[in-house]
Amino acid sequence: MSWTDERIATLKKMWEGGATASQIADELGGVSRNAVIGKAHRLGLKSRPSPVKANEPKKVEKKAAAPSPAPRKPAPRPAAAKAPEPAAPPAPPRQTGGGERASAAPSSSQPLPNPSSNLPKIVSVGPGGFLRQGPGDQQAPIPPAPPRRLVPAKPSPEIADKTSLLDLNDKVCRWPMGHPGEPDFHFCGGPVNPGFPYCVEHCGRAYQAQLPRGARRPPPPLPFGGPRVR
DNA sequence: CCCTGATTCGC
DNA sequence: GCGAATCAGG
Repeated sequence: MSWTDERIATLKKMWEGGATASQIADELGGVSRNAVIGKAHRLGLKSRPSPVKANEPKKVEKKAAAPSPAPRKPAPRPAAAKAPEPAAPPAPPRQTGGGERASAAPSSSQPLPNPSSNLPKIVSVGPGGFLRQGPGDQQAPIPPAPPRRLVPAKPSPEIADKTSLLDLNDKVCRWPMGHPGEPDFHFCGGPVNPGFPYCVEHCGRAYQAQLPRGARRPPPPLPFGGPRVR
């Protein structure tokens, strides 16, 4: 398989949309996950929440420079000496202690830390850059977090009258209709709910009310991965 | 072990 | 330019 214009466009869209390399490779077909990553890098796209990056540039060096320079092997792989970044602001310590039982005491009577403070109580920053808040601070008026990954997919020339992958822009609903790879796969294409990537109807699907832990609704219909949703 | 992305390097 | 092999972290 070669990297045609369309395949590259799909790769870009999906990569930027947050799809994993595996998913992209799967959709493109005929290429491996590594191929996708390699291509993505060659295209200049990169970064994105990668699991292997939590390492802070620290003086960590292993002196094993000894005797066996095996031919096909650990060539010195100094993982990309990045420009010395200023130490990232450490997230404030979380209160929840691991597997701690919530203690049967119903009247926890634990006063919330200074309600008078109007600080947003940001606890940490999620992978997408959105802010997480403490469990008691759910007054957030608008739901920022996307449901899962936005995974646009393969363009199909046969559906010119439908909204194809390449037709996506900020004004049309990006909700996928059908499954990638199917001949009639397309996107909703309706007018977006301003400020959201989906139309009003699909916003209703994408953004579920955040219920308290324990009383959560298990299977929200998702654009990809789940059972067919049309 | 599974997953992830990053990097290297022979082709 | 391509991608398997490998690395490294979750």
